[in-house]
Amino acid sequence: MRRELTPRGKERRAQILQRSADLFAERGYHPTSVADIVASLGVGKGVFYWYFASKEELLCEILRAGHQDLRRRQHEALAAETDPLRRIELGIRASIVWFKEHQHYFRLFQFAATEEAFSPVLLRNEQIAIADTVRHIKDAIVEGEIADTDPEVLAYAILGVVEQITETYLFERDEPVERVGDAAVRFCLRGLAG
Amino acid sequence: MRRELTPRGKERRAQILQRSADLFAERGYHPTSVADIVASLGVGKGVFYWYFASKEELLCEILRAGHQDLRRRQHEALAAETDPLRRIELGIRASIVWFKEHQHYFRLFQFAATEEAFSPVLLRNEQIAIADTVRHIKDAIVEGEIADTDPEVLAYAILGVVEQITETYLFERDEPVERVGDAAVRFCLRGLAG
DNA sequence: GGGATTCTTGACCGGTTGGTCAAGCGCCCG
DNA sequence: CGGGCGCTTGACCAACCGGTCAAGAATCCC
Repeated sequence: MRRELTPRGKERRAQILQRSADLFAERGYHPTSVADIVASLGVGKGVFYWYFASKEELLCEILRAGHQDLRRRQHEALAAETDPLRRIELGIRASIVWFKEHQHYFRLFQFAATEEAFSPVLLRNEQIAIADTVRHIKDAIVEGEIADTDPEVLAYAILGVVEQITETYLFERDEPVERVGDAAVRFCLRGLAG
Repeated sequence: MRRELTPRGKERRAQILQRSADLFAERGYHPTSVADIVASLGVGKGVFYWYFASKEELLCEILRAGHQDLRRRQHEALAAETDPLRRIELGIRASIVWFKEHQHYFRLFQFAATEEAFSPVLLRNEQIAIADTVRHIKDAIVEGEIADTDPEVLAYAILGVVEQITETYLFERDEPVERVGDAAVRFCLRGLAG
């Protein structure tokens, strides 16, 4: 494995990252072998191990990169809004839109949570997401928009609703993102209100 | 594999089922080999394939049996209650208590959702759970306890909250079941109320 | 051109996997 | 006592796994 990469090398690396994420999401991490990955790219096995130290490290990186991109999108979406409750709503909607465009990450996150080797990465991702939400909830409490309850519990509850609603209505039933967003937001804002 | 089993056979079968669930939950499905399972029981490999057609079928059966048991507990818990909203609350609390006692099933359900071979079984489990909840929500709407919203969306939202809160507060932080139940119920009942 | 560097190849390795099966054990019934 | 059946054994198998590496191609810089 190499550290410093030329522009061409970076592209290859991104290529592997992308294709692996697709294959992992489609068939699962374990059932997808390194041989499958390189075969689907039409390259030799050595290419994989030139850019990644191991299959395990690859998935960790996919998880980190995915979450980072999701978070970037959330920030973009609510940058212009100042009202805390509206910021929460925009964050929820942005997440659902992102998941629609990156469906494979959803399954991957789910799987990673079940294996010890990956749960640390995932836990860190989750804690960042929760901290973001908690900040908005605290702001909303200060402004008197919602009752003074433990913000962290509320943040986790919101996460749960968004994940479940996304899974069912966006992925299984392929409903339009906006309607899925409406459903999640409605339940969550009611749950927050006192 | 045998169909009709003697009492002694049934016991063996249950033994394998139990031990496998433990091992799967601890190390993951794929990393746990059939050899590991039989070794931990101190028996030969043939025993496994006498009672189960394959490793895959074994997990399917674990998933079905687990959900069946959870559902039985839910029914027991709310049998005496007639008020729809209270029935929902008791169902939520019973689920959390069950998951505390059967923590390994939680991880197993999570993993199974990520692999195509098992998602059908899991989807069926989920649909049964949703149907149960929907029934109570409809009753509550009829009695005017909650606003007339799509009951299915509400049911999925509740499922999401319960799963996420259970995962975080019951498993990761080991808080007392009652407090975990309180948190989940409070958010859900607010989310339902209009 | 030519040498160094970056990247690619694919045969190969030790180890593991899910699954098979001929053989044998021991309990039960006639 | 003996034969049959439910159950158990564990060596064995082909397939596959993640990972290595010596050899070579492509690219770049002098």
